Amino acid sequence: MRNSSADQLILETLGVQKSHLTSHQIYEGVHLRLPALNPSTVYRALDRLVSQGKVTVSDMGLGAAVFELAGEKPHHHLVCQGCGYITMIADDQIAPLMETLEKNYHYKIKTNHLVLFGLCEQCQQNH
Amino acid sequence: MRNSSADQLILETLGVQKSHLTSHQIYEGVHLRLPALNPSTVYRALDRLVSQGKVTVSDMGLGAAVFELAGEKPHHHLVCQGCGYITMIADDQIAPLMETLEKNYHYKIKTNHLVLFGLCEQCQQNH
DNA sequence: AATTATAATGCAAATCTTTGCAATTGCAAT
DNA sequence: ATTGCAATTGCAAAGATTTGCATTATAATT
Ligand SMILES: [Zn+2]
Ligand SMILES: [Zn+2]
Ligand SMILES: [Zn+2]
Ligand SMILES: [Zn+2]
Repeated sequence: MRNSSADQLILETLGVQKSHLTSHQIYEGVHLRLPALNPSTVYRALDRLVSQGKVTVSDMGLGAAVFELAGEKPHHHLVCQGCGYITMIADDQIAPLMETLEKNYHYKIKTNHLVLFGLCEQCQQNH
Repeated sequence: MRNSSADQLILETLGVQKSHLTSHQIYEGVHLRLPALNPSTVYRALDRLVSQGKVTVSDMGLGAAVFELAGEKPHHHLVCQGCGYITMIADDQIAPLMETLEKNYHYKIKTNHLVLFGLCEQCQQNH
């Protein structure tokens, strides 16, 4: 592993936008700043960053995976399948389960960006 | 929604193999039995089945999403990022958390096939 | 500074997936 | 049985992503 300019650009793009971006959105973002950068380089850099734990990747029901900067504190989400609204869940709501599973299965869990799908209060009423 | 032969074929393929299959593996499977079936039809049918809740789709770290028949009882998995081994987690290990979240966030959670990544006991020791 | 080893990148081809549109099919209502 | 509607499908084109291989860039070593 070495200092890669693609990695750096991607991390900056994710840091500025501070949101969940698809690989294609990320490619567009870095392409603005460095038009010569090849798509495959961006895709490979994303893979790298995810496996290094610097970036999270999740399916949030948008048809494509989304990437996000892995902050110091993990966080999680509820995604409403009715209206698409995304709710943030603090890690202390999830951490106890993870610890229980780690103990029961002798596992070290790395997942730090859980996404759960369902229906928000409003969308439950609207059937 | 109507009786679709593509849907039927896919459900049967998933039922026979009883495992996590990528969309491409599913396409290959149904293609054996109905070679004329178009790839786009298979992809669209899979979308349909997932949104109907008959099939689950998850990222299990294989580079492509995997599909599985949604059984009566939900189940979940731990996936080891070291050796790739997949452990099954019974729903009663997960259900309490879901219920807590449902109460706290006034949500009806639909996610029924959770996949958590980490390191198994052996792979933790192998650093 | 020169050498070496390895990681990162570009490029083109292959592969996979999505999309728009027209044709077909299944289903319900006459 | 016929009709009409809407869901499903096929087809071709566009788009997105992966892959193999040659080239370049980085960082450590001599
Ligand atoms: Zn997030
Ligand atoms: Zn909602
Ligand atoms: Zn499963
Ligand atoms: Zn392992």
